[in-house]
Amino acid sequence: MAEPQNHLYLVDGSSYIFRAYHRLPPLTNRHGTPAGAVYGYTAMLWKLADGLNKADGPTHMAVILDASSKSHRNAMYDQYKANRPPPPDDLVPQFPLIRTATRAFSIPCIEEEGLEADDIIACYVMAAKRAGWKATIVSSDKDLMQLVDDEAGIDMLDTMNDRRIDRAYVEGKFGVGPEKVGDVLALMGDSVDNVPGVPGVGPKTATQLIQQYGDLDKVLASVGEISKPKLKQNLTEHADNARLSRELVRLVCDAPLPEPLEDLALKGIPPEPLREFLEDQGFKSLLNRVGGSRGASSGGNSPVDVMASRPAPSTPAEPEKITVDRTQYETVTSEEALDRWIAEARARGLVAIDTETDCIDCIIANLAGISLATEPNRACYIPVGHIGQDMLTETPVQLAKDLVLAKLKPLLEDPAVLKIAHNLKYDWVMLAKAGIAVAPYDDTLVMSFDLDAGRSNHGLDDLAKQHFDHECIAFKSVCGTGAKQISFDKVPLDAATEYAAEDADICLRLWQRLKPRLAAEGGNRVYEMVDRPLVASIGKMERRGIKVDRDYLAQLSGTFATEIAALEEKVFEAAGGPFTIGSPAQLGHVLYERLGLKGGRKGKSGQYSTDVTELERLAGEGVDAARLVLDWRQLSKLKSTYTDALQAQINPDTGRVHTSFSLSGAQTGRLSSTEPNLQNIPIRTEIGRKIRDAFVAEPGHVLLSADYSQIELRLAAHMADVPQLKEAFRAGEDIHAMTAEELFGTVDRDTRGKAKTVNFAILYGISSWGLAGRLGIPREEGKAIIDRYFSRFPGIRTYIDDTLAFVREHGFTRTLFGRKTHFPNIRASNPNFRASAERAAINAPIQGTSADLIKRAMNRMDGALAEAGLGDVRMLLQVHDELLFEVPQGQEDAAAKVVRSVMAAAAEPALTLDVPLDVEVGWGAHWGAAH
DNA sequence: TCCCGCTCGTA
DNA sequence: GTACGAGCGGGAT
Repeated sequence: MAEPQNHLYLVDGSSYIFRAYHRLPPLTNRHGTPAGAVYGYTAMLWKLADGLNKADGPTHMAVILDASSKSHRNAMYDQYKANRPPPPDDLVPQFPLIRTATRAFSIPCIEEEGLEADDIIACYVMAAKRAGWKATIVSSDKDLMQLVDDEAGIDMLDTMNDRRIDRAYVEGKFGVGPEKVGDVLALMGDSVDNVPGVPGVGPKTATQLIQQYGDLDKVLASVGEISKPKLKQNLTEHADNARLSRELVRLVCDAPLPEPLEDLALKGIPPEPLREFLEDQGFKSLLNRVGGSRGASSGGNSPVDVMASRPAPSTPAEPEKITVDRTQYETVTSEEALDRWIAEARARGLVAIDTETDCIDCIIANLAGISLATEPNRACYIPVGHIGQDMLTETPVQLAKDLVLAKLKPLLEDPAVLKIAHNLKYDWVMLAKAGIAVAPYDDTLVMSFDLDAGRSNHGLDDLAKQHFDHECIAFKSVCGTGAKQISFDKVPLDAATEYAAEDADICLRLWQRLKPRLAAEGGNRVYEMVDRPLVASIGKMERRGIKVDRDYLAQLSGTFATEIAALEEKVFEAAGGPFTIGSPAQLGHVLYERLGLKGGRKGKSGQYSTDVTELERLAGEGVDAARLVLDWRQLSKLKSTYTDALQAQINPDTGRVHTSFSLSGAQTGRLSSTEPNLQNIPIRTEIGRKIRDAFVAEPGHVLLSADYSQIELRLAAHMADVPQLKEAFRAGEDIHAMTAEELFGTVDRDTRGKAKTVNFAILYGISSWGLAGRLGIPREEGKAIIDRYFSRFPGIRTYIDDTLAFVREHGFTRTLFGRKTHFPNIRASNPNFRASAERAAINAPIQGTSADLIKRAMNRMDGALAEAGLGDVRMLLQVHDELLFEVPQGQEDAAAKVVRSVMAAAAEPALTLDVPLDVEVGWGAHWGAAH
């Protein structure tokens, strides 16, 4: 998976506004303040930021301003810029507005005392070069042309005439390449900046001299060869001035960056601050582009169309009015019709698809048909696997499945045709089974998740309702429900066409609406760099499945059953009679009423709590029944949820268990796993760990497990910028021991355990009450520990404060890769809801960044393994911070090396972390032995 | 037959 | 205190 190259745009704000002032009419804003230059500047920024995600558009952006009139150049030459006239009166009030405008776009505005804008720009260009990024300087300043470098992808953009300035342009202007521009400028001098240069030497002569002799020093050294007497004299007399000029025009490029490169990531333009600014200034024409009610799909791809529909943070957009005409849908049952649809998709360059099957589980499902949509209301359904509803109904006439798939394959794999689906992973797996590798693709479910996690459901029907106020035909209404439910292959073709074609139709319209929002709302980075490629990565994993030893599980089930029965007897004996142990209501009654035990805690529903903490307490007080119930619960849980359920999940064809990973299952960006959930296989207790031993490798293979060590704490150290924690991770120290030392001044079993709890509490959005409860200490002590933590690691407090301030203002958080999670409850009036949202918001950037990282590793894994000649190593499962592989015996070491390096480098090159990512690798015949 | 709350397995 | 999914009991339907 090739990483899209970062592209930094550096806007030379000061020089822009001078030029805009002179070239644009003298407008005033709503307050009567001159604002012509600001208006031009605003329009320009808009245009630039709109280029996000377009070819050669910015991924990172900053506006650079001159902070001070003095720089190191004044120390070299006191006359530097000395005869520059003061800015015109009606330009002066516009300077601060430039900063306001930049902030309105949520673009970083960088200025540094003692450094001129040109120098700051040079520093960033060099840093971008070192990082392998491209950079574009938005300016036409000739001094900056020294930085142009075609090979490194460094160019300039003059937005006044939309001209790219590259090496060829520089050569055209100066007659020499960028590396010699400084020498030419030194000879020429500059009257505006008061760079002296050499009298009598203008651009022509300067160029000629540098072309002839190579550089300024050589010109001055060869002055004897110069034939023109006046020129010779001037060069001789003003040699020192020339050398001074050379230094004056030399750009400083090694100063520390005021803001790290990564912080300049362009994440789209949050609409609200911009709207406020435009309203305040009374920039009506720009405001109309934001404030109109045009939907995103009404032609415009600019962020403004989208911003229009997003009136406030965390407020879902107004639905767009659409008309769905299902009568236009076509049932395709002839080759001619199929060919026509394929040609149409080709002509459009994109097609929405949806596969219909006889079963919700795509691993075992059979294809019933495929729907296509090329335009709103222009959709078809191609049945290929329909059968009669019962023995009395005949199988409908339809094209042969193989023929349809053979004809669709070139289209679905055509690099020039974008395939769009909702929950493409399902269709991807279905089609992969037919030997079709769908590409390129977009997934509207993933798009919706990347835009609206935390504030929307992402089902197609939900989204149709939300975005279009349209009710899709319910699956229930075509297939029925419950015992009378039929599979889709039994649905009559007319009803099937309406249902299936509508899904493709709605999916296409949804894509039209969501696609521009990704760019406008900063979703494209995470979508393109993390989640979109993951669809295929996960699809492959799901198809592989993992081998499970059925006989072993059956044996375990038997053992558990015997032990459960024995425990049941003992419980009844202790309780003085039989009851349903699995019923918390009955258990509570038995313990606190029949046995008359004290201290029963009741929950919201007025029912006694019988959870593990309560039963542990009773057991500690010597209540046999409580201890016995705990043992009974453990075994029942293991048997019903794991040993029994897992056997039933083994696919008869493959002998393996194929989980389904949900890409939109967790609001933080984590995956979730269902049917079965393979992300909660026991490991903590010895007896539970036996379940893990049931997950085995094929003969001749081993299972290899690689997991990130302490990844969330490492990310917290990086994100909150905690020097001690970062240093400890770099040094490979025991992080909890180090925390214990900081918090309690001593390290032993007890303090280290407490410190560990505190460290986790931090990640979960700490509260004194919660920490006290967990540590079993009074609330005040919990608070004291937290206060101490914050005073030892002030970065943590700042991180929490900043995160909360951001989420309160914007309604969402972001991970380091830009993933948004929305928190509508952050402003809830109910304090419990609000506090809960706050804790989740503190956790989301950390948990989410961790999820982004492992997803990036997964996307790169197969390629890296193949490149290392390890094409038979198969990635099977992801468990949040762990990846599990099936490895041919003999390739363990080589595989471990590749896996470790891909995981450790998952942040790069988009991001450089201040902490190393440690990966622990182990392998064995079964999962339990791989840790 | 469906849905909710409880409990408990994981990171 | 974060993030999930599954099985069970039990009441509503």
